[in-house]
Amino acid sequence: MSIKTKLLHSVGGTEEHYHAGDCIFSEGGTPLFYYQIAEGNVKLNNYSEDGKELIQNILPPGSCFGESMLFLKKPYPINAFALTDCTVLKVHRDKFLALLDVYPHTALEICEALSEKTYNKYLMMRKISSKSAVERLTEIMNMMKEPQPNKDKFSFEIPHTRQQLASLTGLCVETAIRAIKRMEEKNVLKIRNRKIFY
DNA sequence: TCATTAAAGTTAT
DNA sequence: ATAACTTTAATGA
Repeated sequence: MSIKTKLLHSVGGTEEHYHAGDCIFSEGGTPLFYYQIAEGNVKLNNYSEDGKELIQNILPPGSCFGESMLFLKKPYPINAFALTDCTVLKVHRDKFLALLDVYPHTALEICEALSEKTYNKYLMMRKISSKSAVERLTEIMNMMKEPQPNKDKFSFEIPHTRQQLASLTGLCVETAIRAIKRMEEKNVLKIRNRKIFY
């Protein structure tokens, strides 16, 4: 899952605080740190020429990010923004790599986290590509609900705006809104004062 | 079927 | 107040 906070501090890790909307790192920059979310949500995204946002991932507390790029000598391919106010543990690349050297167990955990992310990425790719708006939205909602303990219908409140859902699926907001409405008519989700329950 | 544009209503800061 | 989000409608690829 995530590396113990104590361990990160013991190798010189620092706590960074970000406000909602703050940039943590940006596309093209040099990867120098391992990041792990203590509190809040972080999004990884790209912007296309015309300014349209593509959200690659929305990360909950406990997840790490930026780690995959530490093993490469390449610039960041994405931006990281604080979605909410958040606290992030940050460890310098060299310290982080040294840590993996000393603690094989931790190295394995990082591998597992990495594996899980690529696995989900592959799934997402396949499910999002070349399908109708309704299908795309159904698929991401399935993936969002999957780790949830309560599997009952309408038990899961989608914790994202329609804008975000659109950016996650590569749709424009209006299309996402209409698709969500159609899904409500087909009784696959419920809307209560603008909140989506799936 | 979906993107785009425009316009207006609603909610959050 | 102002910005961000949501919704509806018209138009065109």
